[in-house]
Amino acid sequence: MTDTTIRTYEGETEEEKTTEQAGEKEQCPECGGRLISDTEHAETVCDDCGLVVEEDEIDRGPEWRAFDAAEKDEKSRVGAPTTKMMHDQGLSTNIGWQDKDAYGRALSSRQRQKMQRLRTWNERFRTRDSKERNLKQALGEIDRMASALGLPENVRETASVIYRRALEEDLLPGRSIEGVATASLYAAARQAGTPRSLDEISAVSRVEKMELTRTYRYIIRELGLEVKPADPEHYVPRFVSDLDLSDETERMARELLESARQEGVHSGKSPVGLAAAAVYAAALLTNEKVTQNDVSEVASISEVTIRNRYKELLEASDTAAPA
DNA sequence: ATGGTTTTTACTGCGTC
DNA sequence: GACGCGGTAAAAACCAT
Repeated sequence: MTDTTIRTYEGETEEEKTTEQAGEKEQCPECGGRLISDTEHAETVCDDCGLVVEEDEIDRGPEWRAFDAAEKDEKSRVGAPTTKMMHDQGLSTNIGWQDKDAYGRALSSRQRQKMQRLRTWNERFRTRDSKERNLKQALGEIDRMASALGLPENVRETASVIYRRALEEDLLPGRSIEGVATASLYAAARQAGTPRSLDEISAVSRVEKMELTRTYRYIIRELGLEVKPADPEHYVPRFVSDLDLSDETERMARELLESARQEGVHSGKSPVGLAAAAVYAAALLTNEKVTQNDVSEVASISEVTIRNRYKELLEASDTAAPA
């Protein structure tokens, strides 16, 4: 009995959605009657004349059967998505701060007191040991820095994973939470191909650059993370948009970097400098006005470096593709 | 710790608006 | 005259040994 109630429940929600979305459009081509999706037989049939409109549709219902509520709980695999961005992957209980019940009604004062107590204990339980608390703080920090730098969510996720691993491998003792969190973010950004320079990172972090580089190296080494040397091309789009330059210029800059790579001008030079120079040179070639000073500011690189690099870039592009 | 390389700082001269 | 640009020398920072 319970079997059928559960199944129909699942089915009904499905049906409600489909009829709600498609609404009036879903009419029988024969008689204009209402269409009913029969999940049992994977068909869509007309309510009036019985015409089968669609067959072999995907059954979105569960493939298991449950015979009572407990069993359903056990077999059901749905739930909120887990995320590495929360210290407990988002699996812990959350008690809302508003004193409202599930229907939005205000709670009685007795209930309110009870909920307050529950909140207190839930919070204590959730951040039980030091590692949990540590993680909580670090993830908060990562989140703050990431949004300050305009880094996408996947980078934060990666950073969180790196931090979590560092914590598991007992890499923390002797190092500040801040430092490791910052280093994780730095590594994540580079791995994701949206690198931020050390300067930019340390600008939003409370950690000194020296400590940052030190912990960064340490983390990379201990966790065996593979981080390829930053590709100058990855900086280009950001510089271009910061300077309000055209797509044409961006394409040009990439070409310059490409030919530079072929000529082997790369090695040893700072990728940021190379990127900045490429953008400047490209702007020059496309007759858009940017000063070396402008570029040096958005790239936080000295003008001298830009000058030196962009001469090399132009030479390289001449020999690579004499135009 | 040291030496070699790269980047930065600071300063100068040239041409243009 | 201010500004953008190019060059240079010395200092600082960085990296590998």
